[in-house]
Amino acid sequence: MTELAKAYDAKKYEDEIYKKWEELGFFKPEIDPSKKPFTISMPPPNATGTLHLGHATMLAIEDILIRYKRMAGFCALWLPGTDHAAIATQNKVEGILQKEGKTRHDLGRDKFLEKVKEYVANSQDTIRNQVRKMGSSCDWSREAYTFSDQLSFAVNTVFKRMYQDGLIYRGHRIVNWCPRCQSTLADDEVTYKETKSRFYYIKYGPVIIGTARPETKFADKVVIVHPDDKRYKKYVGKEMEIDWIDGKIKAKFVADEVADMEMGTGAMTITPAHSFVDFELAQKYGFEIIPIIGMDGKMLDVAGEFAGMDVKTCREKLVKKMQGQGLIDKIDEDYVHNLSICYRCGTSIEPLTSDQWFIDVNKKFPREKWEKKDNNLLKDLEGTNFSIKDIANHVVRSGQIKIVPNSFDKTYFHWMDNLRDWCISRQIWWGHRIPVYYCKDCGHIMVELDKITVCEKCSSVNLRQDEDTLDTWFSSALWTFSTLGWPNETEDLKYFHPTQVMETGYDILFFWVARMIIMSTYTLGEIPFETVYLHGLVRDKEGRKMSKSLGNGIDPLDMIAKFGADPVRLSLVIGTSPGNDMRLYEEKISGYRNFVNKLWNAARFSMMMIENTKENSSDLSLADKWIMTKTQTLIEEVTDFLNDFRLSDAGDKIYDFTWNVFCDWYLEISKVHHNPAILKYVLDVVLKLAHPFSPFVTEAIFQELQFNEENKKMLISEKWPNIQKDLVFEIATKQMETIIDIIKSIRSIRAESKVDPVKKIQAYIYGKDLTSALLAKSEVIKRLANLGELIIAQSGQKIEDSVSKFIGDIEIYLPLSGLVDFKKEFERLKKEAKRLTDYITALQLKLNNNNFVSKAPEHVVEEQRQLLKSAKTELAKVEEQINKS
RNA sequence: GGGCGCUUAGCUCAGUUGGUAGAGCAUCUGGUUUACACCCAGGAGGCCCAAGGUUCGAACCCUUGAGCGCCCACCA
Repeated sequence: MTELAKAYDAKKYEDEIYKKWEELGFFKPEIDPSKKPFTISMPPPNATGTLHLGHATMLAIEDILIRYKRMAGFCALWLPGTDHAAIATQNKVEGILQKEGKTRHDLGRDKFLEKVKEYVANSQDTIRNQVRKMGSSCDWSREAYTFSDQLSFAVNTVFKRMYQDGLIYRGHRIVNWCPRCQSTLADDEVTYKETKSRFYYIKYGPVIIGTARPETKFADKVVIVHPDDKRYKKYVGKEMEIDWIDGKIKAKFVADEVADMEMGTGAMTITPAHSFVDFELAQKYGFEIIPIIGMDGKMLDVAGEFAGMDVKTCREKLVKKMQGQGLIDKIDEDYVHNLSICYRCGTSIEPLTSDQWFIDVNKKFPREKWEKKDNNLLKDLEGTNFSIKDIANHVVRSGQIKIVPNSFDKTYFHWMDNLRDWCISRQIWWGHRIPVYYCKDCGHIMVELDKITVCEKCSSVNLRQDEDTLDTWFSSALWTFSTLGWPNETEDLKYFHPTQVMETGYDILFFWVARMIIMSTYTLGEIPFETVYLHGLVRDKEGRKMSKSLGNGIDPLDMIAKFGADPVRLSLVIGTSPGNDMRLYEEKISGYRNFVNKLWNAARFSMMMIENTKENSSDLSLADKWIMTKTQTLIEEVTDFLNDFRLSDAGDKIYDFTWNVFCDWYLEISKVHHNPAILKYVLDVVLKLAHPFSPFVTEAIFQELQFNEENKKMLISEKWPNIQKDLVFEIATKQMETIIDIIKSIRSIRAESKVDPVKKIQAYIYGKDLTSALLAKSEVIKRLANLGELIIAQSGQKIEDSVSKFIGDIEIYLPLSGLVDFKKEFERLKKEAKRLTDYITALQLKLNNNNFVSKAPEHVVEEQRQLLKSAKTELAKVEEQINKS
């Protein structure tokens, strides 16, 4: 006799089971040409982070997909890894140094990098174990790291190729500069914060200009006004001498439509070195571009007496000076605008010009360039020349890549359409060093895959490698193929790429997903993945973002320790839908803990019955046929939902079936009469279907279910259930469902009539066509409805002094004389009659409507007719009963 | 300013080709029944944001509006 604990204890099983799966190699697919591959590249967590709910969600969803496909016969690869997360990691280590009163410059580049490496190695271990805790069935033997030698080589290879194609260029341009990180940022790495500040109206010769940043204005020499602005028409095209901060300067007036007549005074001076719009204007008209603020965030020499001050101090002092000069017209105190800030550290961004590396997103290449191998990347695409942007757009537009939910298509297109050249150089140390070498002697520039020491042109050894590193997204953009061995033509790459699903949060659609599409189509001529599944953000019960400062964060690892990994997974998947934020709270997790326990007990109970029964009956009872049929429906629904990426619906179905069908009915019925073969079959199916969602408890049960067999199989590698048409019994199912209705009715009457729950009462059922089925199940009905005596007949007399209920033409009487207040019963009947009358009226109205009968589909009309017929029968019975009272 | 999403039971959410509104939690009543109190049985609870329109029929489709949230652009 198997002795299992009354409650499932996750701690007792999880680690052990995970270890077994891993050691036995279930996570590691062998390439098999006869099988279809199913690949997911795991979005690499930052190498320095710890697991948060976003990761937990990602892991839960991906593991469900992978486990399902693995069981369904695919060669399933889930490739894990970590990201070196350039700026984020460097910031973290700098923070640690800061506590010791040091900066990275105190250590120097090499020593600092050693320190970061050490730190990363430690954190990677943490992350790996946390990923395991979630039950992730990923292939650790293929684990990757964005900064490994192999991936770095891939990075250099792509860089070189893009450089040779003229896609990567170095340019002196205006960029987003974070003075704290001491680095550039890509456009989408800048976020905005609504801020209230002062707005200064300053006298500039004959006009008044408005600005929130007077400290940038030292060298402004051009006034822009709108061509239609009557106020300033007289000045346009003129040059005049005006009094400015450090004496007289010459200012030019130019008309351009960018000037907004409504904004401020309608006149503006421009600062090309520190504003994107102004920079473009300066290029358009060929104005001088004079830097005012340095990369350290301090004022340059052009600021005269203010040189060397930080921006804030300068502003205060400058405004005082200008007030003294009478240059300040007025100051608006409540100016609200969006301040651009660094998404990593929150420091306000300083746009400034500098030499940087860019990817040209608009350079066009001829068709032949894109048509590689046997790809149909360009399918249905007209035209002769395409940029990386065009192709990235096309693969989504043409449906080669599908985004779930598709409402994000528009967002994607909009972003792609407006994409400007991508600044890829960063001035931090932690990251892939740009593989460009300059010869100090002859000035020759070389882009090399491996480190070089000699100039290829003049043989000088006086070389200097570019100091900058690459944007972290450059390397992660290669993730789907660099992790499979590219640029080597590996078997993995050939077999597993393109991958099938990219699953990640919608918040990195641009940062990452879009860039992967760009890089994969450019480099391989292949899409990186077929489907993008975007999950939402996890919020607290009030819908707030979880954050340390609010203290409302839930640590997935705490929850796993408390409830187990299965409940955490279930609560992150069920009740959520792709692209939509979800709310998580402990009660929800504990609810799924209860479910896991329910499943455990259902198995425990089933096993007792299976074990204690020697003979196997080949006869199928009504209940057996019913549960078999319901099981087939379940298989079909769950499979369809999973194929459709509707994980929540799939999980919900499993939950509902397990609890409300299998446990509440079939197991209860089994207490009267049980069929071990059927019990085993249904339990088996449930375990398999539930396994992707709650892998641990299902595997634990599956092991126990094999009792003392040698060479136990593991659920993880079992075959996904198929529907068996010969196990569908429609008539029996209908009959069983009516019997369930009858039992429910009796229970309901008992409760409403306040009959002592332990009292075994008597019942009459006139079953009409269902009579023989009822007779077969009479013991079941007696038990589940708690009846002492049950009289079943085809039809018969009304029973005096009884409470009655009618289901279609079936009549139920409970002789409760002395136990029930018949006045109340009379009221109940009246109410019932009213409900039925209203219902019948509504149905008749509908059926008398010629439009309905002629226009609605036949099956709908027929359905309504049946409903009417059965309601009428019931009403007649109810009314008869009322008349008798 | 441009775009997207949400608004359904007290709470969190389903409701996919338009056909008498659903689940979980919470709540109420009752319960030591051959698994499970992390349980069982039963009940109550909804002008499906508002107003129009299409339709025989609308939570669902269309228009407008309100409230909430998000993304993008930009404010010199």
